[in-house]
Amino acid sequence: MYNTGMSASPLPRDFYDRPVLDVARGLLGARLVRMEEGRRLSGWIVECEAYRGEEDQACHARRGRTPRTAVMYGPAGRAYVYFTYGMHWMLNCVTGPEGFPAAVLLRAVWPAEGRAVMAERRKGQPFARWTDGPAKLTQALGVDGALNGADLCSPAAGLWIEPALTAPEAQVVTGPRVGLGKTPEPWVSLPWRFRWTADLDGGQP
DNA sequence: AGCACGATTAACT
DNA sequence: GTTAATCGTGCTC
Repeated sequence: MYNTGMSASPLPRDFYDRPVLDVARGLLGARLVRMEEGRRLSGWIVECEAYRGEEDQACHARRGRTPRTAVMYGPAGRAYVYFTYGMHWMLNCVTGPEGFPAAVLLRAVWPAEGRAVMAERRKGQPFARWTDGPAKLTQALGVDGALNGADLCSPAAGLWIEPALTAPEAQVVTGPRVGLGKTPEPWVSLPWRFRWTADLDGGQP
């Protein structure tokens, strides 16, 4: 449907311009690519979470449109990158339709290209810890606030997602989103976290 | 102007 | 299991 073959072009706008839960599921196995200064860094997406609408009390847009959340109200296929805990950057993909705030938080990837750079940026950490958290993957791939609002459907900004692998349904697990603190029910328990449980490596690169 | 808190991480007991 | 790090955001005064 979205070309899982050898193509190396960014996923099209139509991929993102769908309900956020569908996009989140569809991103498992896709390849997150960061191009910087001619070098290519990438990883296969293995975990992500959906945030949907102003009624979702876990979504940043619960307070409505603000300077920070404006990107979530924009067109599908753009990056929503935000800063938190005074030190961490988080990367999301905005989904459709335009005017409705929704996004997918990328929580974990499995390192593919550019491992030497990731190892340097994640110095002191073992391979399995390079990109297994939302702030870890942005650090390893060099994603920060300069990319907020970037168009993921074009290679121009140096950040996009390509079709790559397809996560078999039997290996996809859903569950509650992580780290929601005092978010009330039912939002805190909704199974809007998607994880590909494949043992891609058996623990080794 | 002041404040509490956060879609986290790493280090520690 | 606990906790410090560290600062932008958005709310309340």
